[in-house]
Amino acid sequence: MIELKPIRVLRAVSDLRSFSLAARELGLAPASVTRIIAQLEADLGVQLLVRTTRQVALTSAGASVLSRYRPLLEGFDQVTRDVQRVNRPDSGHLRLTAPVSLGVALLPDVLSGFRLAYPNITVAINFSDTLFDVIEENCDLAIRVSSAPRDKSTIWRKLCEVPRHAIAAPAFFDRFPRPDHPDKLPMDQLMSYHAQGEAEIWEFSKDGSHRNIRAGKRITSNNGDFLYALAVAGEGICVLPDFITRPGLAAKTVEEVLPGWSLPSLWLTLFYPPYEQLPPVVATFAEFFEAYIAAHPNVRPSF
Amino acid sequence: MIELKPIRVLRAVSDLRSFSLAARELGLAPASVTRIIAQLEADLGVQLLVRTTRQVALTSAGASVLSRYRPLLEGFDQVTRDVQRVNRPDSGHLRLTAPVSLGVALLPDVLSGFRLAYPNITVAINFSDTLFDVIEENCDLAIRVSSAPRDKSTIWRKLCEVPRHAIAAPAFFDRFPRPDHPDKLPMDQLMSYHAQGEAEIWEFSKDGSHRNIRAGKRITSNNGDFLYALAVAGEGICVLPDFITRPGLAAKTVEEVLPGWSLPSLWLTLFYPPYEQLPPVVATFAEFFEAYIAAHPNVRPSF
DNA sequence: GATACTATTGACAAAAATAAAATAATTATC
DNA sequence: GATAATTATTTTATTTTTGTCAATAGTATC
Repeated sequence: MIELKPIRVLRAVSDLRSFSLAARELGLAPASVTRIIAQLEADLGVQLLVRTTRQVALTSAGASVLSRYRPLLEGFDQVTRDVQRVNRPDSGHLRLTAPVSLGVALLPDVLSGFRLAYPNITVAINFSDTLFDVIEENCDLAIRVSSAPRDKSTIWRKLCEVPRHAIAAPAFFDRFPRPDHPDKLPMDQLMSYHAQGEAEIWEFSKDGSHRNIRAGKRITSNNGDFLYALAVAGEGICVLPDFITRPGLAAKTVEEVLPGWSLPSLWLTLFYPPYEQLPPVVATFAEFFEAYIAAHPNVRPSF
Repeated sequence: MIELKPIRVLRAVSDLRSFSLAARELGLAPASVTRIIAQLEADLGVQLLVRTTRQVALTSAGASVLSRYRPLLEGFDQVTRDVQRVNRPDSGHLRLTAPVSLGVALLPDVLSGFRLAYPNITVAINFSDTLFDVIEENCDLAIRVSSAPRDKSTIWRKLCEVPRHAIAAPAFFDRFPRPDHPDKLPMDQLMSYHAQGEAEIWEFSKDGSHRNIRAGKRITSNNGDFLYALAVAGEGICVLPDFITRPGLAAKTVEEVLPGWSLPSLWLTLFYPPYEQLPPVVATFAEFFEAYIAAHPNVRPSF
């Protein structure tokens, strides 16, 4: 296999028409140049240079070889320079993953600000609710709303908590009695979110007492907005994060079921692949996003 | 300076998503793959791969780096394969040098046959009468008509001898007496060829007696055809190789001066740069040309 | 013909790559 | 939930490659 160094040497010798000058240019001993060229000629099976002790010139084959390698060599060095320069916090590329509902609700606002602040960072966003492996997903940073990190091969960073509410449409209670205790929930009407196929267990708390309700399996989905739409239509009760239910609760489109009973908050978390050290671009976004969340304590989307 | 091997390793690891599989593919020890990748990351100052013991994936930077290096790497290997395959006697490129007069007279015929026999060999011809350094001239093979090789850094191969004749136009002798001995030549009317600025010395011989005549300096040229045209116009006497004078002598356009006196023949010679071993393409042409000369013993051009 | 310059060669030293074994971390299996 | 298996990493010693210094040989200039 031919390496780059012999080609660099060949180029220098050809350009300077001298082994010794090439050696000086490359910081090598003249003897090394002789050896490297001889080795290259042996590897390629072609004599590349004709030389006496006073003159050096390319053979026809040598000219052909060099003319074909040269642009590739220059391209290589150009890429290397670009890479070494490009590893900066304000330029590069970023592959994000976010859950569908939160992402669609929150990221337009976040990213319009981010792209304004960092116009040279390009972003690719992958919306997925079923992500559970940051490495497999081929992303640089994953935004997730989940109960608790269990991935061991990832580093995570909690940004804030996201309250959850059990909600239903007012019309729902025309058909079902309004419960005052978790045990009185209409079990068949509980619509569960499922991240990985498993239905949820809702852990209601009030004044130190806890009740665990296994959400019914008649309808489950991995899309919160879909469940919300069902709830608005009076199809049942579901538990959804604050950023989905907030507008509806304010507008009385839906109302809280079991007021006074609370559900454990979810965590808005950043997940990283197992970096040796956080890449600058990733750090830039993480800080920007954290600042955004801090400035919007209710994770209130702008829609 | 980045070499190719680390890029090859990066490519293999990325494609196979595994250090150990990449090691097997490349015939390396897994430990070497780890080292090489780590070294590359250090050199570029960028983390290229995120990995646990079970999974490997490119970082954003790694994907960018590899996508830019990959086509260059493939181009490199393509060139290497081409070079190793292309060193054959029936394909390639050939840079020739020939004297103007002989070249223009002889090479059209030679090369039309050669290109027919070897359609995949491309030829570049440099006509020059002042060539005296095969290396400096950047050619693979030099055809020369000269008295005797004195270049030490070149290898040469005598193909045949080229007789020379002292000629003049018949009309010339209306103005000057027809000499019967070199000493009676009209010294001011001798037109000399000069290769490197030096006028010729004509060594006439007859029956063991020799006369050296220094050709006059009133008109000299490095172009035989020009001198021949002058002679035809009756401007003087000149000594020219057989392949220039032959048609005129046959057609009585010019006639031989001092018949019976002979001049030392020139040599038709091939000069090579100091090859370690004769490149196949060069050998092909040399043999073809030698065969052509052997088949045309008088070096008779076809015009 | 003597001198200066340059590519090459041989012997040696330095550096790098490599392999084997051990370690650490993670996943799969029982 | 504990154990086994897989995989990347680290450590150490060994081998290979590579580079350098000094000496040699060839070329050109004066």
